[in-house]
Amino acid sequence: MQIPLTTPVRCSQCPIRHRAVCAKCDEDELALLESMKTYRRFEAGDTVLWRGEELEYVASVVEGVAALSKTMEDGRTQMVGLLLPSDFIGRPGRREIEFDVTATTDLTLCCFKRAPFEALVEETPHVAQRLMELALDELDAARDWMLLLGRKTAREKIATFIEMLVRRAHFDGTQGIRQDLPMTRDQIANYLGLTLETVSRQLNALKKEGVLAFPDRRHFEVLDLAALQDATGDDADGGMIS
Amino acid sequence: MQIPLTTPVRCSQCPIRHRAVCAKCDEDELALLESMKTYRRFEAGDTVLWRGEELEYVASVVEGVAALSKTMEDGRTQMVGLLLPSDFIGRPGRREIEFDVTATTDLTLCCFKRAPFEALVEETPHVAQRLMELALDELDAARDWMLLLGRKTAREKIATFIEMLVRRAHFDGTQGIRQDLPMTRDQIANYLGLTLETVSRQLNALKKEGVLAFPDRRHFEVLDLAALQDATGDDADGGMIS
DNA sequence: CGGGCTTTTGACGCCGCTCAAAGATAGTGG
DNA sequence: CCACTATCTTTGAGCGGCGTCAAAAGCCCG
Repeated sequence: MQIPLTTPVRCSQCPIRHRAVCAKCDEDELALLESMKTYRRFEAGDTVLWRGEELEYVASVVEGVAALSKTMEDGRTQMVGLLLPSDFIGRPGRREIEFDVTATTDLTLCCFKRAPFEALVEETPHVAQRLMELALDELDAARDWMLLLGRKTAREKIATFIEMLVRRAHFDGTQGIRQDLPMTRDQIANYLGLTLETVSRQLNALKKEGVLAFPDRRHFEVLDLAALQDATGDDADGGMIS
Repeated sequence: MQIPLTTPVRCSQCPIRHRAVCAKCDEDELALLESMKTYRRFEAGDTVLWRGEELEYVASVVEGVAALSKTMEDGRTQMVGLLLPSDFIGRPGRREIEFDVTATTDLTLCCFKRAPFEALVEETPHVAQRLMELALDELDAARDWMLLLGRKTAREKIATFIEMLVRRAHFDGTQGIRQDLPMTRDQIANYLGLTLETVSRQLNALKKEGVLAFPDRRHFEVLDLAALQDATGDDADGGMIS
């Protein structure tokens, strides 16, 4: 299941150096983290952690995408978080988590043993502060997501999802650029509170309208960004006064 | 309905002393907070803060219930947080919030000016730690809520909501006890991602089945707790091994 | 080329939304 | 104390979006 450890890059050259839990650390603090860390790799589809399992490690996502999801007895599943590079897994003061963590793409984690990391958090306010910022950012994201799940139509959900991918890939405003679609239709459905059939139908509707194109199942292009943003149901200019 | 507090009580006798942002503070820290705080009262229905408004204060809920909600251009509204006594409004490092805060019942807040409070957070790790715990608890609640919004049926949503009220009122296991229903049907609908008609129909269905009773519109009794928990769709015993 | 996946497409039905109107309830002023 | 009004709630009828079920089509990798 788990692929052999790869060798950690040096923190100072880490791609998530300026955004992860270590973002505010000075040289000394970084050296401490450096000595504690190990890398772990997972393949797309692997389960990283099971709900209720005791947390041995906490970790930052270095590369790839991980999903947090909850499942009901009868199998209904809802994703409750999407972790991208620099996002953090685990929380100080809790021995376990109440959702599953799975790799949706190939995934590299920068892991710290939980106990020593928690001790470190107590002593280095820079880490604690950053951890708090990350938690609050996730809370903001969760709230946007709740609006989507509770009130948006299938079409709006899909458009919002695609637009988020575009925005997060930092391709703002660019059109016609081939982009990564890091999940299967089924995973997208579990992300958006839909069925995979509805996801497929809505994506193809946007394709038929000339808004999106799909070079293959794992990539897409935005042909008409304005139409896409229109379809999200969100305020067009993000609340700016026009 | 309770008579809201108008003049601040002493921190040492505060009803939320052991759960709010000040929970971990020692005597000295408490004295500092005591000197900074002012109370504010709102009536049911009042708006406490508008989305985008600059935050002058941060605050703890002392008494009553406040709701965080997001509204789309066409009027669709979704609650994204429910604040009960000891919950915190505002976040360090942000000048504004991106949802409305309204009082769903009469409400008493313990307010701190934002700038001095933020300075305090920097210096007193006890406050920062507690703030973090509160944020992470809210994140957990938001994730449960996302499962509800994305995957549960109307009946399950209603049952989950009522069961949550029962649990939070610390009436575990007791049946037939008159309890407060702190929101209108319309607010419940916005909480659960439903329409008010569906809320009404589902509540009356549970009444017809003898699961609930409604002495008046602002109160309810649980007549059959087992049936209620059955209807939530959640694992009956909370994941315990039986 | 064949087997196992993911995705697409179609037919159909139901849950929850919409629209509409009547029924409670509470608050207000005469 | 009783209209009168505003607000909240209930109830009904009808419809449509999305889920369900089913099957075919496309894609990947041996």
